[in-house]
Amino acid sequence: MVNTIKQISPKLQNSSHTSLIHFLSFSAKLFTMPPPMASSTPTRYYIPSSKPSHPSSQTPLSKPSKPSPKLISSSSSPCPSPSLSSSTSASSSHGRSPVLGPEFRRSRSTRVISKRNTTSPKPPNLTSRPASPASRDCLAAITRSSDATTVNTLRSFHPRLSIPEDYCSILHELGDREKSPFKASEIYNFSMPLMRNLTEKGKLLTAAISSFGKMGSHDLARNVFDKGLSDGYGNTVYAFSALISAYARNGMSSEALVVFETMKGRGLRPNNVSYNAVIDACGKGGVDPIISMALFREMLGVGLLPDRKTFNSLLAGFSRVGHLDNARMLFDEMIFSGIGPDIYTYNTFIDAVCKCGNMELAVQVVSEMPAKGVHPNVVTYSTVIDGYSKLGRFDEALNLYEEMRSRGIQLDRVCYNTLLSIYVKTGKYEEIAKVCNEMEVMGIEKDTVTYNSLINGYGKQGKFDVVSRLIQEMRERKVPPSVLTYSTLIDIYSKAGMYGDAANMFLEFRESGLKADVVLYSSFIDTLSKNGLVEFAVWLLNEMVKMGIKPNVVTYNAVIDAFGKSRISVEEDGVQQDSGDPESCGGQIVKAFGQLARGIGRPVADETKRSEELLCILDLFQKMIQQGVKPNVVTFSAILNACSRCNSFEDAKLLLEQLRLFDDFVYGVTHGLLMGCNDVWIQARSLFDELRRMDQPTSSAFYNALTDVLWHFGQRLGAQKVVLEGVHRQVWENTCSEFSLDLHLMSSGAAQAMVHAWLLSIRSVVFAGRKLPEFVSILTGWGKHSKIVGASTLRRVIEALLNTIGAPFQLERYNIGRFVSPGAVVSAWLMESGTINILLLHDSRSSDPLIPANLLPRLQALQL
DNA sequence: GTAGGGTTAG
Repeated sequence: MVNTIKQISPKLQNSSHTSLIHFLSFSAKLFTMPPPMASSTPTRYYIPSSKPSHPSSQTPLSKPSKPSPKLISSSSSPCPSPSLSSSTSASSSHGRSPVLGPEFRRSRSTRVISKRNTTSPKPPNLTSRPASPASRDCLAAITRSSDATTVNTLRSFHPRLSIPEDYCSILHELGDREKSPFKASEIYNFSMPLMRNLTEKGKLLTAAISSFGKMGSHDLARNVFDKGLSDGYGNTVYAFSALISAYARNGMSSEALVVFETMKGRGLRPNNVSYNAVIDACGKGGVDPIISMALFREMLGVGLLPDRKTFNSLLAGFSRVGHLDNARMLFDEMIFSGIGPDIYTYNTFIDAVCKCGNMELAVQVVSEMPAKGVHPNVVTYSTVIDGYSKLGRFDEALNLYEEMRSRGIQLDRVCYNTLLSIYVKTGKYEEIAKVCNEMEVMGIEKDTVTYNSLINGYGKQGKFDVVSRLIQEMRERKVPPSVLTYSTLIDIYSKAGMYGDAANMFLEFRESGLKADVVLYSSFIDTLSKNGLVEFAVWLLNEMVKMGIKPNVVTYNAVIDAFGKSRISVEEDGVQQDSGDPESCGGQIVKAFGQLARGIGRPVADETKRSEELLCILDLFQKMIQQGVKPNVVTFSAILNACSRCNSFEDAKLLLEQLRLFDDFVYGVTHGLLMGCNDVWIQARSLFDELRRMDQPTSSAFYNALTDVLWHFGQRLGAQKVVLEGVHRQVWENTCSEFSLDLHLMSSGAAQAMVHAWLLSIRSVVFAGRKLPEFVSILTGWGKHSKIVGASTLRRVIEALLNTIGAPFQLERYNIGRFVSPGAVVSAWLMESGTINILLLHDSRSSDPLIPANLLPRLQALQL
């Protein structure tokens, strides 16, 4: 058996392009074979998995109720049998090509993958460590009282505590409850001398490593581990496994892998816990799941039986990178192999489904849980609520929250934070206050996440007095700020143009000793980009790489957005020398804030410079790919916006042609539309369909950018068709009623194309003999959604358009964001013989056969 | 030794 594996393995290694699915199905086959140790006693564990489907998957699907999906039907009748395999494959896009990856749809979370969850206390672990009454009392006394009394408490309990069990148990439990490692250190130092031999010392060591790991103090875990090794009681599978797990919790996958290899080098044989921990570390650290699968195979090869935790960790790895198909295969594999999914399995899988934006499937999976004897808990609900919230479907999210309440499920801190983030996003301040009160009443203290969320919400609304109060409260309650607290503060101050405050916050951050991360730098880069300091933005991008901070897709998108916006800086001293040194880089950042505070300089007018900038995007795009950062739909929008800012059609065309080499589908469609190829529309529609599962701001940004570039380069009919596709897919909220047009969420190109389409549709109403209402109106807003508040760019563009085409609209006297016209006046204008030709749009480049002129107005009006 | 929440691009 082992030989078989050795024979097959090299083949796999050689074919570097082996798809994950093949890899997985290979492993699945492997999994169906008994491992060497168990070959004589085959268990039901190894059921062949090559059957097409298991019986229950043939049951018809239950359709989730539409307007307010309930996770669990309130009727007592049994839920329809699970049908996950059939339902997921039905909703995936197999067989259609080309298909966009989850990255392009921006469905992956861009958050740092590793995330500690040190703040919500877990329920005590009753199954594995039955604590003695004395150790329970001692633990309670220690957690209740101050740091300084820990040793005294231990002394008083000492006669009643067993060695080593009670001391180990106290350490373990403390890891679940405390954030600060101080008490754990005190306990460890007090009790180590009490241990009577190397075995007892080793047990205490393992407990300490585990405890420190849970608190996020991986460095302390490492210190005691090293001491244990040198003192002769650390060379155990337990200590090594505990250290791997400590690294896993902190997202330090490479360290975990090194420790894992080291233990093998020292002649220790990793057990199930070791493998599970290292696989878990890979998942949390964002390591390619191919590595986790290799470890899984290795585990089988040495005769270890994977258990539920192994599968759950593997599943989490696939879920995190958005490989929903592989996650599903693993999920099915679990069922086949007799390891039933548990609440962790379901919650992990549901999270993966939510992250792909497939809420209908998520709701369905939840509804199938009770039939499997697994009941949705607060985590399940929080996951689905957050899934809706991320798509901007706040009503559905809040409905679920009500459902959870009515089912008597207690909210915990994470759930409260999820709820708060919804109210923050929707700006419901009374509700925020209510939730905060309720948390107090329930004895759930605000943590760093809560404060970050609140600071962000109030900061975005410009309520800086509240922000200051929150910062004060954090200090008073000793809630430690994280890098994110500082990034958030620096970002909201920068966006509000309060560069002095931003600079001060940055200085405070540097004194805090926290490590800068990709979010902090991306936020700086965004500020620089938005203000036209392009060279500085690119410089900072290079600096962060030198300092070992890996840019992500957000960072690149922010830089790309800068191209074509460059301005001559006030000081004219250009970009600084290269350094890679945090100190001098920090100095430059402070200097940049100073410059921004003094004014942003004048735009670079030179057209050749703009063209050069456009082609820089290509370099950046290549760099992204090289670094393994996958461009997404926002990248696409940013590139198109840069094209719209450039006047050279040739350069834009060249750029798109080059980008087609990376992604022929997405950039091919754009290129085709720009060139006026009629054939490309079939592909274009399938692209629009693929992008359905985006949140509204992202999808409207996509349609806005695409229409803008087409309009900008004279493809006005094409632009109009794209806008109408968007309207059909309800990309913009309440865009269009018959006699009132709302353009305030549209870009200038989209809005102009839309005005033409709307007027044509009114024209057909008039020609059908219907009377127009007293007034018809066009709403542009007055700059609320513009990047520069009050700039009213859209209003001015529409005003100019209406003047050019001679449409008889006037600005309303008391609402400068609204153009109106008496129905009769518009009607008369539309009846004029020349109007139709003004309203019809044309492409400057076209491969279309000529459509008879008298057919065009009807065709265009029909599309609305 | 396993699950959910907060930040940055649009």
